[in-house]
Amino acid sequence: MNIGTVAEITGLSAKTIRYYESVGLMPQPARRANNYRDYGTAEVETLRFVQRSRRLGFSLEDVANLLALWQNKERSSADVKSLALRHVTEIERRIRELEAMRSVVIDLAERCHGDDRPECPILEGLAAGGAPGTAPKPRGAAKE
Amino acid sequence: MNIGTVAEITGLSAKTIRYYESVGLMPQPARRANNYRDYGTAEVETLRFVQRSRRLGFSLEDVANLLALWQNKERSSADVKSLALRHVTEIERRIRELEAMRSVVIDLAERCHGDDRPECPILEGLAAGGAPGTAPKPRGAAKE
DNA sequence: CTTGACCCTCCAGTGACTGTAAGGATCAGA
DNA sequence: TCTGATCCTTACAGTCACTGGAGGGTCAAG
Repeated sequence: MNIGTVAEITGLSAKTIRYYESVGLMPQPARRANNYRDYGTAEVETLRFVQRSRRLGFSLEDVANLLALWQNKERSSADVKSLALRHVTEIERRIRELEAMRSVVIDLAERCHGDDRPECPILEGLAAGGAPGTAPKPRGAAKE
Repeated sequence: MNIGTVAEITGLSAKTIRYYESVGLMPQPARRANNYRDYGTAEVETLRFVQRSRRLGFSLEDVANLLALWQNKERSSADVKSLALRHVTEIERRIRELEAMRSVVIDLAERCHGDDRPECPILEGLAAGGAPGTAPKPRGAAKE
């Protein structure tokens, strides 16, 4: 199978598939006489595994570990589960981070008229992090 | 004021401050006789503005636009508000994306025993999106 | 025989920094 | 005055996970 076919099947671009190969995530596929990559069903399944893992937000490093566990029949499922739960923790951290940003930006935006006048609590909030017109208080003494 | 002092005040690293300058986000500060950058309170305030905007997740491009609006006394607050609301929309998109990932990964993890046996619904889910041992069904006909 | 769709490799760019190297400047203490 | 610590400077490489493009080779159809 040519790379284009594999790309179509897996939903990955040919470029991405070559990239995965270049970083050692995938074993090098066989080559035909014309130097084209020649994929079989095993490679396609591996790539599907990678694609699904990536869609769930696992890093390529995590994916490499998951692949290794997948191919290791001696694995213990505890290792897989702990990797997955660490990922959940990280996802939740990012969600909380984004939610905190969201609430601050919404707060600022709600206080902004959003008309053709220049007064804008959003800019004031970004400038001072406090009440409008408040001069910022540096933590250290300002030198020179 | 030296860059180190400014870094301390703003919470940005000296490196980051130089980086902002190099990408044209900040005007070039004055230089002393020894070629050290020399910052005044205006620059510090600008950097605090940038830092707060970044903490709220605005891209550097957005920050540049916010800075321009901040410095333009003829601005209309509607422009600022629309930028902020676009950002909120983007944050919410990312939150939804992460929540979708989270729920799938948690689902898989919950079905995994997490002991020393190799059976693992997480890996099975990543491999097939279906039942264990099921061959994936390519969308197109598999070409050699 | 030409056209267009593939395929190949290699290099550069993305965003927003961070790390490192190699050097010059400044300052406090011995 | 020397020494060492700490600052500052520039310049380039690395991060992550690709993506784009240049400049070619290959292949099937018309």
